Amino acid sequence: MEAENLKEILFYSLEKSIKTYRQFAQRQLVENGFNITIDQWLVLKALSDGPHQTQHQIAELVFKDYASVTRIIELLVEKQYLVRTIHANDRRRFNLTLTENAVRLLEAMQPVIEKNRSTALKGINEQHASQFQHILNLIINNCQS
Amino acid sequence: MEAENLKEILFYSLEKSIKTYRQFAQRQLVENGFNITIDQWLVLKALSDGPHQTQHQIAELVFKDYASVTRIIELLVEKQYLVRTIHANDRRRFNLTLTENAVRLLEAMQPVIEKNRSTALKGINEQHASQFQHILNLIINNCQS
DNA sequence: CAAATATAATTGATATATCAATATTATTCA
DNA sequence: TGAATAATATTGATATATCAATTATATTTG
Repeated sequence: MEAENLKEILFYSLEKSIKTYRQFAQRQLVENGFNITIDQWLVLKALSDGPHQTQHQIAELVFKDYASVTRIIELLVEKQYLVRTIHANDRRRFNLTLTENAVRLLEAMQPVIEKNRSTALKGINEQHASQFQHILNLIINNCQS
Repeated sequence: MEAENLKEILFYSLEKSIKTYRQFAQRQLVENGFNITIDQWLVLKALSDGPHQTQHQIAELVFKDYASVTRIIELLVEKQYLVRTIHANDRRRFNLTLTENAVRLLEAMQPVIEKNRSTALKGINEQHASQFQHILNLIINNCQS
């Protein structure tokens, strides 16, 4: 009974924490004048860190559906943060290149992103954080096997 | 540098864990022949636990937008798991009543739901779970203030 | 080489998230 | 009481998640 209740609360809190963090982070972006969603930022950041990835690889990296990545990239092209050109050797693929605009945007956003993380983790030391991390990884592994 | 990286990984894992769990849990429902989403289940469960709630209260309880709850309830009415009638004293509200079908469904689902949680938490003892819970609550509070 | 298979990406349909605007009914208070 | 305000819920628009089907191109293999 007790344990069952604990498990309920655990996933309840897990869901609540990530939602609360996302809402908080998105609100901070808006308040700092950035007109971009967290998910769009994730894709830009992934491309900034590893420029020559396929959309498939990006999707894996950010845990998104391929369809979602396609649509997010469409929006980023519209917003002139990305340029798509056909890949020279493989005509199924695209080269995705960040525009100057995007590079500047990422730089400008970085301090806000870091502040968001610090705020969210206030009062949590490194030892607790790595304990926490460990349990997250256990859950991930348990759900993948 | 080290700490910054840890923070990155932490939210990354947090996002990955809840997504992985949700996908796992939803897949188990499908495999067991239940034609209902996790979110629809959440709303049914909330109503089962507390029958006389407004849609507003349900939304708060399950961390959903009011608009989302409206639409989820529409679907549950279509699927004949809920009946909506106008509230006697307050014509802005609705009474939401679970059908027999829904009661049976919830009962039939319960073992699967509990198994999902146990599987996901395999190898995590109560002490670690409550440590984990504590950190989740810290994050939630940090993002709400 | 040609057919079969695999890979990369898109598209359509449905569900949910979020924000803003709106409609309806209740409550408050001047 | 009547006007202002609050509460309850819906609707529309846009973004994302998920699944299934499709298109186009590459690669493998008989």
